Amino acid sequence: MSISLYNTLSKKKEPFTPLAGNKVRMYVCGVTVYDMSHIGHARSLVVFDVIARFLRRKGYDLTYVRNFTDVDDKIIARANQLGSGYKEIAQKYIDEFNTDMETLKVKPADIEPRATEYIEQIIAMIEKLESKGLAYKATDGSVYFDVSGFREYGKLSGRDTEEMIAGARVEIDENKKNPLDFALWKKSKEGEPWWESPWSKGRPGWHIECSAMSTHLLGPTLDIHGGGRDLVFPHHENETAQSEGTYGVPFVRYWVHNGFVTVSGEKMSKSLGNFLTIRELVKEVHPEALRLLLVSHHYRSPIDFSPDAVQTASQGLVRFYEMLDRVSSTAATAGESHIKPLAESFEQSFDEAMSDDFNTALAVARIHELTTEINKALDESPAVSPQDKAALESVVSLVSEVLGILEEAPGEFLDRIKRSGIDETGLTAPEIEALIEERNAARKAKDFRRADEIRDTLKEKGIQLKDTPEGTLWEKL
RNA sequence: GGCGGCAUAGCCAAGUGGUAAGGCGACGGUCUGCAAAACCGUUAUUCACCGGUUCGAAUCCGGUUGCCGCCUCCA
Repeated sequence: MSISLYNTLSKKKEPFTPLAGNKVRMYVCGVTVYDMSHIGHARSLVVFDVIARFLRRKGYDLTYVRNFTDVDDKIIARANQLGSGYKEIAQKYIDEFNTDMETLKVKPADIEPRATEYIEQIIAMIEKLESKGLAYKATDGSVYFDVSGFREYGKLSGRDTEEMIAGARVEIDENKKNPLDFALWKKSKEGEPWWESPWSKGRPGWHIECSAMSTHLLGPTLDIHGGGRDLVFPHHENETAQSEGTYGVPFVRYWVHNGFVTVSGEKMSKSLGNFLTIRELVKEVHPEALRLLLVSHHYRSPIDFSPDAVQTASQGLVRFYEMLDRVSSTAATAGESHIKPLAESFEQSFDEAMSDDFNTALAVARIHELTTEINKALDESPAVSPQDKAALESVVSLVSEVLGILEEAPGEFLDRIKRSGIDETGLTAPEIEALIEERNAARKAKDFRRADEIRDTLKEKGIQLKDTPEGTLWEKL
């Protein structure tokens, strides 16, 4: 099944064909490291992580580059505020970012360049733009991109330069020839980090680092360039202008942008106090539940993050693991394979869903369908053949490889889930086990009043009992 | 003001021309001493509204209303 994907540039779904055979060059805008990463970052990172995983699974030879912006106004402001150096701040938050990515099982990109490591390439690119007449030095020593020299400016975000100038919201800066021009090189102020350049002691503008690093590492034309929707304008528009201005060839074949995350219906912001960091979130929510929540929506749709949504995702994850546990805890016996055909047709439909513009929401629905089908098959006949087990293992490896969920051993996962939060009940596991024993004794003696009393008491404290052929199980609600 | 997006059941959510996936919740049933879990069934004749194109529209076109994003740093 070949892949089709939605291209922001054409506003259409297009068949995916990389520039050079099997090789895919993908660049995604990473984070500016001045604070802890939040749920919005998590979404973008997970979306492109899944895209990268899927491309590899499909056999593409992928080179994935994701940058760190490690020098900019916000980092400098943060450093000044904390009385430390900008380098220390950047390094601290890169470390925190990496910790979060590990927790969320977001795989590292192949190359994770930092802006400050590519000052040389950035300067070289600005010089090329200057020599082509697309950049000019302002009186203060900063360098700006001359938007009037790039005819196609606005093609990605669908904007008309005339109208933008007419719109009063563009800032007026006397250093600029044209209000739309943007900084390629910023002369540094007193106390700010700086590098030597032909123009002034200064630092790179925000947009140029991505153009310089992506084209230096991947070549002048990228197959996929990704990022959050908010980056379309001005960041990606400016990157296009810089890169195409420099190299004269199309910069990006497929522009991919993920939708935003709101929190209980509101935009996340520090002033609203609804700023959810990944670090805080994973204290309450299993990382796989978080991933499941994110991939249960199409990557271009907005997601409203709420306690209810988290709850639903967690339940879904438990449902999958319980089905897997049913199979893995059954000893294989030779005989008819009734799970294998279900697993095989699942793999087909999962691939179809993912190949259609990375439709993870549909792919997740397929997992639900498979779960229902396998549960049903097991209700009809509990026997599991070695072929069934192997087929289901193949499903699990497909799903975990692409979506990054179902990577744990089902038994262990369920154990951990059912023990988590036990402290809130005021009971210990041995106390619960003792009560279960007492209840089972009462049941045996047909003293159902006492048995139900014990069950109700436990339920009040948040412990749910399940009587199964293998004995009584309990879990924290 | 400009540009763009979205509007599908109680809730979440797929679906870009062929007759409404999936999940959660609710209700009824099977199982169970009773529950829980699992399974079965029911829960949108209809996709914000009004027109149009078409044999056929949630899907395409025009208009209306509502919500959101971007236009300044932003995943």
